[in-house]
Amino acid sequence: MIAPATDSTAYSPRQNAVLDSALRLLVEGGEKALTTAGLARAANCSKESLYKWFGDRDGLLSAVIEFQARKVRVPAEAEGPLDARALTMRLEEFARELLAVLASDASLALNRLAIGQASGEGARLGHLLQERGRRGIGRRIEALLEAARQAGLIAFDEAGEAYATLYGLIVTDQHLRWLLGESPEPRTFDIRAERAVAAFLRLYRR
Amino acid sequence: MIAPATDSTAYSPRQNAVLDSALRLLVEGGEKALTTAGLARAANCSKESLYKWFGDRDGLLSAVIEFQARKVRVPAEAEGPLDARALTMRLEEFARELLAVLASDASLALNRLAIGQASGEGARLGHLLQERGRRGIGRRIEALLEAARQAGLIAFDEAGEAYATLYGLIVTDQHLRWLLGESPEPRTFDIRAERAVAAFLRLYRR
DNA sequence: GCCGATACGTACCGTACGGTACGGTACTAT
DNA sequence: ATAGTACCGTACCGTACGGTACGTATCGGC
Repeated sequence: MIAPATDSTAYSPRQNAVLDSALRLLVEGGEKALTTAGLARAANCSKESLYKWFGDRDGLLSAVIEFQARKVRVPAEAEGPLDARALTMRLEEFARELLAVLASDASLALNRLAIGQASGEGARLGHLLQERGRRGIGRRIEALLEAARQAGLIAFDEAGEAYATLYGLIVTDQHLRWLLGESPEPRTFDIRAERAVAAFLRLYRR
Repeated sequence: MIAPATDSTAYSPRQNAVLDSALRLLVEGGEKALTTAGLARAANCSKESLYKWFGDRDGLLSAVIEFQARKVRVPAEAEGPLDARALTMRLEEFARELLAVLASDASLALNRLAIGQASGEGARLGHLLQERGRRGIGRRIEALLEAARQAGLIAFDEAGEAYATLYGLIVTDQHLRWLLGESPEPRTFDIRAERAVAAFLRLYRR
């Protein structure tokens, strides 16, 4: 049964609390740790309620992803005059945020979950995660790049390609290393962000 | 029981055939599809033999990773005089190879396996995959970069950082997207490789 | 021709999970 | 007070998996 991807379904406070427990289990023990019985015990609810609310274990997993995505909504940054210095600072801010998000326990746990699920069965959770997570911040940074181009600060043919380049310079292979179990070192994020933005601007500055 | 990471253990032809079946199962159905009974059926061997050879399901998974890593050994490229044109071509060749490897069924399946395992239990498979897979091609390309620097073609402070930049420019977020279930489009690899190398050289050319 | 070793095929065991059913409880509306 | 609702806790069922044990067959060494 393919769930109709209901965007508007808001969960009750009780259900959100349960999803919070589910996310905690997922972060601490991976997919294997998120069992229906385990979640019922951890959240002090009954298995029957779980199946009533989320229909199915897959529905539960999808709900956890949407639950987290809903929490991450970054506040839209205050717009202001855009000169070279402001652009640099906003790009660096974005880079730091991106690294922090990708390195967070919740993000790593959900990405591991979706990736593990992507084999065999269709990539339902993968698409969901991509759509709910990345698209948001992607749109935001592409808008910033577009504004910078309009202001004559940078030049590119296609915003998507410039964004991909920026992303690659910031993240390199760190995300995969973290997913494979390496521990993030947040102290290094600042310098990574600086270097990546400097390189990006050297490539795209007019 | 922590396996002693025996590098030198070569498997018999029969065992390699079994590992090949295991990899096939893994590629087709993900980790869930690689069951002891299923592998015994697919490879026409007994479960008892599996446990005798690999000790344990974890040992089997490790063996599959090492098995694949042993197959991927890229032939060391023929060295020659290194001028700007040769450097560009070798970097583009590397980029194409890298994209092809990362997009291959086997690589994606094994990375998904190791990533799924990385939660909870220690990142044994992750480390193994990192060590057996990446290190090899990393060392090779860093040697090329070092040679290019000695030849005065490019300039950088640290080879590792230059390599990370090159990697990021080539791969961007494609690898993650593939891991999440997006289908690779090999037709685009050439142009991706060209653009990434062009950007890299614009950043590091003397 | 016999023996030991190796490995196949199958049957088996314990466990853990997804999913369902049922009795009991608090709370609300009428 | 009564009926209805939502939920908890627990017990239960079927299944599938990891791991073990056993009987049988193939094959090389003597």
